[in-house]
Amino acid sequence: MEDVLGNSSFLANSFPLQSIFDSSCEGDKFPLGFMELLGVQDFTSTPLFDTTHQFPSLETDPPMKIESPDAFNLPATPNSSSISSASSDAVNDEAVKVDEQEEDQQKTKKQLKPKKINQKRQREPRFAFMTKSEVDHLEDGYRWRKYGQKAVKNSPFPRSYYRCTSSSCNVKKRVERSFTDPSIVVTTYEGQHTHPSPLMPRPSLGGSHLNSAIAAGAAFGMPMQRSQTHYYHHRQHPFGNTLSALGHDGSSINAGFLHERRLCSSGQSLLKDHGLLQDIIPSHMLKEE
DNA sequence: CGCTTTTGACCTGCGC
DNA sequence: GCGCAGGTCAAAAGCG
Repeated sequence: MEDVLGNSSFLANSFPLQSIFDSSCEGDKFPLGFMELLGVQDFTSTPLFDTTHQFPSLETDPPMKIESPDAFNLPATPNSSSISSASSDAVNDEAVKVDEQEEDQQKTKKQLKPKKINQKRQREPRFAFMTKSEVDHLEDGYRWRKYGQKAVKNSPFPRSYYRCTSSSCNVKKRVERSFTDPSIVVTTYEGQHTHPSPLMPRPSLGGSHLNSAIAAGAAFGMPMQRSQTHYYHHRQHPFGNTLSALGHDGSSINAGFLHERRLCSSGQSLLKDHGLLQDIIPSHMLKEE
């Protein structure tokens, strides 16, 4: 399991971009499940993003990143520029949430039952991506504890739920295997780490672009992959301040993440991403939510 | 002994 | 309102 970096095989550049996002996102339920989305036909013809354009600095193996989530509510236009929609329900009063969550967590832990604190369960920003790997649980520099596993409808593979073991960090991730291609692991991160990676990448892991990718990944809890990984934004971009800079939600990208960003400042991809997101996300979309 | 994983039960939201 | 599916909890088991 610790051999992820070495053992995983990765998607070839030809691997199709697919629109994938969390079907469980509130307010935007999709008729298709996560894995079903993976099976979207004809995905090769209409990549959502020109990844080479997106990650010009990652010459050999640019992570493919896809804005996803709610944007796909848009009337079936797989090739329309998909936009992440940072939905506000995910971030509404997130600033407050940081404090409240701790309380809530304590409450819910003790009482377990009263779960109806807010009408809608608050969702953290999500970020999904696919990786071709033999192992389900990819090493991403953080420590995770599995807290659940569920069978997924229409998929022979179960979905596993992990939580960051850091007590103050409420980042979660879901891991499931594509039933269309069992060699592909789909990982969805939810939330942002509030602490540096305990297993931060070593400076000499590989090429500079690799370090960048890893650093970027680690900042958001993404696996350290050597090669092709497909990223999908959920609701928000992982690099929070982009939207807030655009005045989308007014705030809440948590400072912890920004801090991490700095920790990972070697990641040029971050900067690229940042800029790209701004290009990608039309302001009207941001306002809509 | 402490931490992680497993697993069944329970909760919640959504579509019909 | 009901049923389904996703998500979470927590006790028990497993492991180092």
